[in-house]
Amino acid sequence: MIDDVILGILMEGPMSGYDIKRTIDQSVGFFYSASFGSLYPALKRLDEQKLIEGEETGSSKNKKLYTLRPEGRDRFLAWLAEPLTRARNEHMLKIFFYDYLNAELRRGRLQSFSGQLQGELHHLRAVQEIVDRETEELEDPGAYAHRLSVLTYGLRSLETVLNWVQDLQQLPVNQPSKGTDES
Amino acid sequence: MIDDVILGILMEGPMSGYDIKRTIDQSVGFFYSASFGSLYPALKRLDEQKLIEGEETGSSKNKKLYTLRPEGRDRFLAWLAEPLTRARNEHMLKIFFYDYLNAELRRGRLQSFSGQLQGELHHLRAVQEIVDRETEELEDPGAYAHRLSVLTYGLRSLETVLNWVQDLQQLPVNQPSKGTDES
DNA sequence: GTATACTTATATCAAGTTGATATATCGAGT
DNA sequence: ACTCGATATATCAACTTGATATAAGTATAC
Repeated sequence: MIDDVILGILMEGPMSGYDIKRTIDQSVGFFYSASFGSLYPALKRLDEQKLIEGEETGSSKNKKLYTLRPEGRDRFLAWLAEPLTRARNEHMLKIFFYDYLNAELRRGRLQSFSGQLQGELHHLRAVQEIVDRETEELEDPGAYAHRLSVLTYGLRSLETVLNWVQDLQQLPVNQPSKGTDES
Repeated sequence: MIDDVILGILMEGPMSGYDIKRTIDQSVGFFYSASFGSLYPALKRLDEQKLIEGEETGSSKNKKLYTLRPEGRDRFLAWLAEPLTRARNEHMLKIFFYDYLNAELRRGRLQSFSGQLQGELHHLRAVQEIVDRETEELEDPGAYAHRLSVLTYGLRSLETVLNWVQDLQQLPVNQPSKGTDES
């Protein structure tokens, strides 16, 4: 997960580990965070796997500049092209980088994602109805108000994501400028 | 985290580890999940800390029934009474159990949580405005459409949470039936 | 009636993540 | 010269995940 985020950030150009951390905090920070404890081991991993290249700057003590290698770029674009899931906000992360994905694939992914969300929505609405019916039979329905409200919130959140994704589907097509077609 | 969820589930009555897992999946499963790899070690921990009591059922092989001890109940209610944060959906988890919290404390927590959310909302709207202004100056704003949309989604999500919490604040007061005041 | 397959039930492990803490440099101001 | 805050990397214990292993109980079919 963090590996792909790092590669995605490095698409913009070479950066130090500290810069990457700051970039993450300032851009996707409100829904995804990377700690140093995960960032530095990840940079080491990616370097060993030849997906990025780290070189000493000579200037400040240990400062290294990390550059994306072509293999890393491929790996990132492959990750980006995978289907969207809501697990751990991965959909937000991928869509944040979606301007790098070719328009056709993007259209397909958004299409099936919104279908998936509609499915979940129907399911949750069905659950809601059952729960509502069961609740009516209780002597004191108010005693479970908060417990039940969480389901309502889940529904509203789902509706919010779905609306957002549907808006994205209406976006005019715009081929990525930096030539990022996987093919 | 999982410790407090387990304690909260056990408020309903004694259960096996497997039952707890199933209960979690079926109730808060759509936003919080517990794996066996975290559940069983947690049960062991809680047992050692004398917060729950596990006893062999004698029936099936290793099956144990876990019962909440008074110390565990105290620990759970103390956790519940802590301020709400959105870190890792903790607000949903706590509010799911909020019928156990005394009405006065609950009111205070919801009050400050909604204030906190409004603050975040103002901040994010300010960021949005700055970003919008910077975007206008670009030659091809469409090339960043997805990247920018994530911010919009963040805003809508925040609005959704805030609306939900404000609805909760309108709920008629209902003292918990099972006598759960911390005092 | 017994083989087949699913559910219940607990346990373990490698790999990864978090949050805290440690250490040191650099630049800006006083 | 001194101090403060930002830059920069590293490490660690505790915890979580996802996968895998094991085995007993239960239902279904043939």
